[in-house]
Amino acid sequence: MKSPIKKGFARGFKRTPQRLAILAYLEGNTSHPSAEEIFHAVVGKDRTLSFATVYNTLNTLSKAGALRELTIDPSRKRYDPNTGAHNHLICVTCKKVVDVPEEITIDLPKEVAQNFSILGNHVEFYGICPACRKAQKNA
Amino acid sequence: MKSPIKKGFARGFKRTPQRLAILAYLEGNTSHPSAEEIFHAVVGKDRTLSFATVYNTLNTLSKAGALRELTIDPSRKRYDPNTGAHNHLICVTCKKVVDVPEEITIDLPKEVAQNFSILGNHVEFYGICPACRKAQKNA
DNA sequence: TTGATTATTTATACTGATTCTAAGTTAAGT
DNA sequence: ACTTAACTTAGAATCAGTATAAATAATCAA
Repeated sequence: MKSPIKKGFARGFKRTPQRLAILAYLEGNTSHPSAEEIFHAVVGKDRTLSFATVYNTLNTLSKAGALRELTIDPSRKRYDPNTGAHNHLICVTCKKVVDVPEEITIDLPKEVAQNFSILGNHVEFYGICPACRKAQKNA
Repeated sequence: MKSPIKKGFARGFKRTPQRLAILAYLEGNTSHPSAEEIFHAVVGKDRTLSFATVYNTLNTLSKAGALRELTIDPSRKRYDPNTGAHNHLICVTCKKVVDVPEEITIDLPKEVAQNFSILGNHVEFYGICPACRKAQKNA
């Protein structure tokens, strides 16, 4: 169940054309888009869409757990429709973000966990993508 | 060598009172402060300090590799004088960030690394700190 | 199907973090 | 001491995201 966002709308949650268009764009999307990218992609389909609606929808869906807000980019939030446990690989050169599908379990020794109760983790891998590596060589 | 920022100023890098005050505040600091927190702490010592100088200094030091910019908080950057490999534990309730001193090595299988050359990783652990757990119980 | 209810959308104003600019100041190299 | 490039400063500008309030539309119940 990678993208449960189409799953069915809860009571009190309206199926508006704007939301459906945003959800359709996000469904199966692995590009980790920002609100701006989502707006630009979706406004092409639904000319009346406003920026505020994109933010509203993204916040609503994130709170509902249908979307994951990624804090990977220092200047903007990015959104991931894949709410299952997985990790990310980031190209330090072009900032592209790709999925690392599997969950990584790490046991923290008690003294390291400092009495926190651990709920989960997220691993960011940093590297250079094939395209940037090639560009580097040719430079 | 946990905080190499006092290490010695490179040629062309001026030892100004503002920078020294910011560095003194950061030296050994494990609170992962934001620019605002740094400004408030340091302006108490050096009344003439401006906000722009804090940003300038933090950016200069980050580029020089003397400071690590943390992308942990969706609404602001935080700064860590500890530039060695280590990880973080974040309280999902109060947003406090504490260090997980050790480096965690994770080998990504080739097919998962998607031809990226991996340079490193950063693990964020999510949990609830003792103080918030206690507050939760009493609620 | 119709109307009432209430969520949603929209434009626009606003906030907060950060960057830019331009002018004045100062640390450091001779 | 002099010179100069680096730095600091206040303030304007920018940018992502949030708040507001009026207009609209999806849903519910009859």
